[in-house]
Amino acid sequence: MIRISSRELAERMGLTASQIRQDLNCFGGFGQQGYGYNVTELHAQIGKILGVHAGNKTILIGVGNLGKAIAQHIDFEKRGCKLIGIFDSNHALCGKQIAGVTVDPIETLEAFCAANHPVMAVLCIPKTAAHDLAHQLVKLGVRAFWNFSHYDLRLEHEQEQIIVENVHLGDSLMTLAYGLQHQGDAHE
Amino acid sequence: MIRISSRELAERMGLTASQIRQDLNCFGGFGQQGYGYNVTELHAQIGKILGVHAGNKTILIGVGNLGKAIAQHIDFEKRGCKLIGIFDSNHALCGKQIAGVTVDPIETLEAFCAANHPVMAVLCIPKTAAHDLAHQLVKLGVRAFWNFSHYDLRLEHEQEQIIVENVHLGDSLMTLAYGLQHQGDAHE
DNA sequence: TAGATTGTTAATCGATTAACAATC
DNA sequence: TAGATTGTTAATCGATTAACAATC
Repeated sequence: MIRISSRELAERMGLTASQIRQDLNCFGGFGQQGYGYNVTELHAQIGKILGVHAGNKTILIGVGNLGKAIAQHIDFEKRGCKLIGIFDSNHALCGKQIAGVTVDPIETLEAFCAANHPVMAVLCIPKTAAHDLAHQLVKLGVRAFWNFSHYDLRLEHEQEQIIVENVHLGDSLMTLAYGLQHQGDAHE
Repeated sequence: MIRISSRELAERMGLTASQIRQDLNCFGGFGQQGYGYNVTELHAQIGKILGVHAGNKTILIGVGNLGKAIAQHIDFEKRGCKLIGIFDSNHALCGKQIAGVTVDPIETLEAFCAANHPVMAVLCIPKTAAHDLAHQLVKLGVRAFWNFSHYDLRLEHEQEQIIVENVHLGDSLMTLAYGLQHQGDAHE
């Protein structure tokens, strides 16, 4: 496929054509009147906007079931990130390779950050540990957090902005439970 | 803690007091003027609205890294769901116990559904398999989907509404990559 | 040129916020 | 009763949709 119209994009994504055109225009005029959008170029432009080639240095902390699954299941490179370190407090897990990265003891975290300057951290640790560890990581220069602990992180820094994505999978599941309970309620 | 005001709830959740009061009021007058909300009662009411005690019968399909992590990491009971079956097409995995449930071969899915009538399915399978399997499950009576495949499900049914939560973890990671790229841009 | 489809402005809609009377 | 805080309405804001002139 060479080109695509805002109408077809809208259909595929479940949005309106207006929304597609207006949103894309916030970032620049990627289309051409009477023609539509060149798929290859649009894809490249959106990739550039999102920063999918930035290779942001990323570390992952906590290699329980979830941490291991995230490390192996997510294509970090494709999303603009590069997994350069994995840490766990359980020394029995250290030394193992996960997604091509060796698990290191949490005690080496500080030295690792000083040497490698990761900008992003994936937190797959219990909620009790999340707050303190996150604040420590901010001090070590981490500027973005992908937080899978159940603790809702809100981080501050004097100079720079800290970005947090709190992932609450349980909420997503509860949304379904709510939907099932209210299936057949009016106005649906 | 016995009681809480809309103002304090708002602070804790990063919302406004107005929003808390208006939203809660959509479901009923749980508060009392001059007093606030009784925490115990509010918690119970919200639980009832969400349906966290419904015990919706749930099956999980696909026991790769992610499927295994979801099964073990998520407290289904707490979110109104009960994991009653796990299936995989890889027979080497069948017979194993995960989260207290035995993994069964995918070939037994149809008979299982006929016998046990699950209403929810967790899809931890490749995107190529998601569409067809989901449609099959709809025919077998499943009404809610928690979809971790990268395929965006949109399901229809003549009589009943089908509910879908498409979880795209990659999007969440890209949001962070975008944020890092545009840190320091104006108006922040 | 005629047809198609964008970029962009104006109109609509819904959600958030502010305000305040009701009332515990 | 006085103070506090809800329930609820009105005002504001932003996002979505519709419309259309620009233009490829």
